[in-house]
Formats: sequence, structure tokens, C-alpha cells
Amino acid sequence: MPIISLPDGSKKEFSEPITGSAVAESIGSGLAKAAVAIRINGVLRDLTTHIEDDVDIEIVTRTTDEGLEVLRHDAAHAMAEAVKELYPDTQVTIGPAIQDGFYYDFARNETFTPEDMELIEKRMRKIVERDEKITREVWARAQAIEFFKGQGEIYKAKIIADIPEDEDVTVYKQGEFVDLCRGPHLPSTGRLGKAFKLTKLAGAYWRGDSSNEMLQRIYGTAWANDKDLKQYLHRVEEAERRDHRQMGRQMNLFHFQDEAVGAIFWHPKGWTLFQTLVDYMRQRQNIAGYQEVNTPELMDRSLWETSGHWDTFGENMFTSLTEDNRVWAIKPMNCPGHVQVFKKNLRSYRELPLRLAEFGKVHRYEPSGALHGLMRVRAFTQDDAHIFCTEDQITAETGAVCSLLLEIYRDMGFEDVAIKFADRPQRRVGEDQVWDRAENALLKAMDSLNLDYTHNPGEGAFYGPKIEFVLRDAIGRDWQCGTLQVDLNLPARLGATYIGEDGKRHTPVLLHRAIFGSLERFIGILLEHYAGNLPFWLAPQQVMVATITSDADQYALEVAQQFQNAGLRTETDLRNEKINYKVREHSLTKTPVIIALGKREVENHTVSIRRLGKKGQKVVPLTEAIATLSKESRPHT
RNA sequence: GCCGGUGUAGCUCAGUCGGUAGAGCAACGCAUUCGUAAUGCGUGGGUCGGCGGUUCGAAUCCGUCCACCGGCACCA
Repeated sequence: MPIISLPDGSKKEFSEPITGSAVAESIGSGLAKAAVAIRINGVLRDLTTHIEDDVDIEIVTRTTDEGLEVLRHDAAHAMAEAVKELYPDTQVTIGPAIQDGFYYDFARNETFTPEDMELIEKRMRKIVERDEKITREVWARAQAIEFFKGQGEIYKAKIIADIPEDEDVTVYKQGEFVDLCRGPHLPSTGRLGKAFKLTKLAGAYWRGDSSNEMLQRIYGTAWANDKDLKQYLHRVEEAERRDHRQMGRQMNLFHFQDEAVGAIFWHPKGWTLFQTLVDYMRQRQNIAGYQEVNTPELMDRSLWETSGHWDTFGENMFTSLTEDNRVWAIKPMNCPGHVQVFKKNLRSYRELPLRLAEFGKVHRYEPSGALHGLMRVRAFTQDDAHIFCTEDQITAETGAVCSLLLEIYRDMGFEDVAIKFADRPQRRVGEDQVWDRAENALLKAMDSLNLDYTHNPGEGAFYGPKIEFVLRDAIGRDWQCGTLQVDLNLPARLGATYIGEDGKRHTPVLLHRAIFGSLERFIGILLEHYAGNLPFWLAPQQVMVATITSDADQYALEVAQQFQNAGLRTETDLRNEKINYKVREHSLTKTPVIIALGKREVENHTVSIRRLGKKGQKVVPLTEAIATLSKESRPHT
């Protein structure tokens, strides 16, 4: 006689054991239709589960995050079933739900083609039409292994062998298809609906390990209904439209070419943007007590051996062998250089914290497959700084870096910043006790600053734990940009010391920190965040003075000159073209302000201001325009 | 680095069965002086990613290398 409590506190009593579906039906047919799973005493279960005891339940519907996860997991199963029907010699491995969709990894000798993908999707739709019952069974481990081996499913057998002894091995059946799975699943394949689509074909290593064989992964997206699917596809298109590589071409900012793979040719406008960011950061850092330095691009290999970079990343460093038989490494980081500057003078504890900053251009031989526009390159510029301090100063310095960083992100238009704590990685230098100290010091600093953070295990740098600062952009994507690392290893390895109050030599703590991270990448992020429509103060070309007729040419040159004198990045367009044509062209290159000048403006000494993305225009006296725009051109700090 | 896809004019793209390579935009020239997202007419522009092979003949078929795109792995 189960008594079932609903989330709103109401109770329902049933005279006999009942399934989740029936409970949903008893509440309402609409709910029953939308239901994909049931939460019983906090645990997500199949709708087909029989409820015999008194329980708290919640019906999970297809539009909720959890419901979508179930739906997408079902889509993965339907895809696997389709693949097994069409290509019986294929082994299925794993197929989880992911953000916005699902994938399944297959092992098969032949490769899947885009045409296969269409066939598979068609077959999935047939499987949905067949509306096969999905049933759950608990199997004995040995029996399960035997079964899947018998089916030629070696990967599945391996997965079962890895399931902890105390966990049940559950399998789900739909039609002829039997899959090892934790569940939960829908009652039948028909409930999946039609709002899914296979999206891409890719390789993926078995168990995510590049020393293993590569499987074939098929990705798909699945939604509660057609409307949501359409909306998602539209969102993807929008994201493509704001691709920074596209913006770079449209706005004439930079280009790449085969002779310099992973390196950027900055055009005048792109470089102007770059310099605007550098100028801004330089100013902020000066105020925050940093001193700027510059260190060599090339340093003898031995220095990198001492620092530990050679052992850890030697294969990813560019080197140059010279006539005198010396091997030079092109710097992949600035820290060893900064330590040399620190070491050159005898340092006193009174000088600490000493903050050395450098807009250092570094080179790293990134794997070819990792390269991606401005986001991942082989030559980039860091807004790097190293803070030499005592252990007692770690907290205060961490606090200062955090507030500086958050202010700067806000200026750039990012309000939403997440913080992660990354601790010791597998591959590292230094004793475990040193790592304990470094991690504890950083955690203590974060706690005493009341920072909200999540844990990112094993993701620290090879010389120390780090804080990662992750910002969220206008379309909800996360970008890890800033970082702060506590390093108790490199200063000792590179022999940095200072004289303490006690008159003895001590090894300083080294805090590595960057705010933009890579200037190049940050520009990519800005371009995508703003879809090219940069705020006025950042826009490389702020004002275009365009004439309506040639009568205004003289005045236009005068106006442009005055804008330039006021520090506004201004160009003129005196071409013999219609104003419509000019407006369109300069709008496409994302110029924030177009000043159109005709007879009327010449006569009245006014200008007509048109803002990017806005319909009309405003006619104001020239002096007023200059005042307004100059004010806007300052970083709003 | 690995898997799959793509590579044709400055840009976006078409090119059937192997038979002398096309469009729109841009550029250049001429006309037009125009009031806020494309004025008209004309002209020039190609190592069809590189190299090799098959063929009487290759943008097209085969091999190989390179780059890019989407993933995987990597990311000091």
C-alpha cells in the first residue's frame, strides 16, 4: 500500500505497487507525456520502476536539465542500436549525454563517412517509430562479461570488469540491442521524439588516453522538442557568425599564412587594438606597484635545464643551434628571465614584495592539431608578472592580484568570473613537502580572502599549485584567462635569495601571475564576446568621417584632423560613392562611429553622428561631438 | 601528434562523365555629386594548396606532403 509524497507536500495512496509512469498518469496526462524519469527518495530511476513502499517522489520531465540528460542518453542508445543494425561488425564502447547532446564511441575497422551519418540518423528515426520497449535487468558480473564477450563486444567486457564489486551490473534492452548501462532510461524508444540530429564525426582515444587506440565518435544533439532543437541550431550558427577568425578578416585585423604556422601577422588595425590593451594594462600595473622589465628571447639551454623546463617541456621548445655549437632556447616562459633580474642585485627583505612585469613574447611548439586561430598559437604575448615575496606576504599579494584582475575584467566587459584551485599534477618538480606548503599557503590565502572557488585536481603547473580565473562571455562560454601560481620550487632551483631581517640568506616565494593570459587569445575572446562590436575605447578605428558629396571634402579633412588631435582614431572616406554605400561598408568593418558630412554640416559647422547598430543619426556642433567622443574614448574605470 | 573533412580569383562559392576554368562581391577605368547598410557601364585578375604518378589529355583519377576546419590528446 504505497503512500507517495510529492514535492509540493501532497500525498497519494495506492492500493497496490505501482510504476512511476502510473504515478505520473495519476497526477495528469500532460505530466505523464512529458515524464522521462522519476526521482525516488532522491535517486533518479526509470519510469517503469515498481514502487512498493512509502516514498518521496518527483516526476522528472523532458524539459529539465536532468530530463534532457536522460533523453540524450537514450538518443545515444538509439544511435548505437542503429549502428549495430547497419554495421553489425561494429563494437560499441561508451555513449554518454553531454552538454547539448550526446555521443557514442565505436570501434570498427571501416571508417564512418558523412553519408553513413545520414543513414544512421534515418535508422534512429525508424527505431523511434518502432517504439521498442526499454527494459532494465540486473545481471551477475560474470554472466555479463560472458555475454558481451560472446557478442564480440570486448570493450564492454572491459568496462564491466572495472565496475566496483559492490555495484550491480545493469543492462538495458531495446529490441535486439542490449547495452551495459547505469540508466535511467525512457520506457520506450518512441518517447525519444524527433528533436535530434547527428552533428559531427570525430576520432577519440579509448579511455581518453592517447597511448590507446583511436575509436570513432559520432556526436549528436537532442532536445525535448523541435522548437528547442531549432533554437540550439540557431545558437550554433550565431556562434559561428561571431567567430574571431571571421571578424579578423572582416575588420582587417590580422591574418595567418602557411610559412608561419601558428603565428600572427597583425595588420595595422589589429596591432592598434593590441597596443590599446597593452597601454591599458601597463597603466593599471604601474598603479598597482609593478615594475616593467624586458628579458631575452633566446637563452642558453642550460638555464632551462636548471629551471626544469627542459625536462618537462623540452620537446615543445623551439631551439636554435649556432656556429659556436651552442643550443639556444627561444623562451616559452618569462619566469627564468625575471629570476635573473632578481638575482643580479643583492636583495633585501625590505624590497619585498618585488613585482616584475613583462609583456613577454613567448614561443611554444604546440601540437599541430591544437592550433586554433588566435586562441591557440605558437607565438604569443603574455601580460606576465612575477612577484617575489615572503610566505607571509602570499595572502596580501593574492588579494591584490584578485582585485586588480576583477577590475580589469569588468573594464573589458566581463562581470562573471569563476575561480578554480588547481593542485599538484602528475608531472612536477620538487618534494611533496614543498608542495604541501605551497598548496596550503594558497588555500589559506583564498580562504582568508573569502574567495568562492571550485577544485580542479591535478591541473597545477609543474612547479606549483595555481588559481585559475575563468570568465564567461556574452554567449555563455567559459574562458580560462588569468592565473596565479605559488611557486616554492623555481626560486630555489635558479638560486634566487634575499637577505632577511636575521641577516641570513632566504629563498623567496615566487608568484607567477597573468591577467589577460595571452594578449592574442584575449583579443580573440573580446572579438567573440562583442561579435566584433568593440566598445568605443577599444575599437581600433573609432571614427570614420565620410562625405556625402565632394562639396564637403575640405570640411571633412578639417573635422578628421580635429578628431585626431583629440586622440580619436579617425579616418576619412572621400570616395565618390553614395553615402549608403559608405555606411554599409564601414558598418561591416564594425566602425563604431560614422560621421557623415554634407552641405548642411559644412554650412552650420556641425557633424551628423551615426552609431554602429543604431538606426538614426544625431546632428551636433563639431565641438560638442569632439567633447562627447573624447569622453567615451577613455577606459571607463 | 591521432581520426574525419576541406583546399578553385583578394573574399564567398559553382564547376556534370577526365576534353582549352566560371559567378557575385572587391580591385581598376569611365559616367554619376547622390542625406545614412550595395548607382550604372566597362576592364583586368587563376601554378585549381605543393610535389609525383596514371592518361593522347587531369581542377577532376591515384600516391604523397602541407595547411586549414571539426573533434580527441596536449596546453609551462
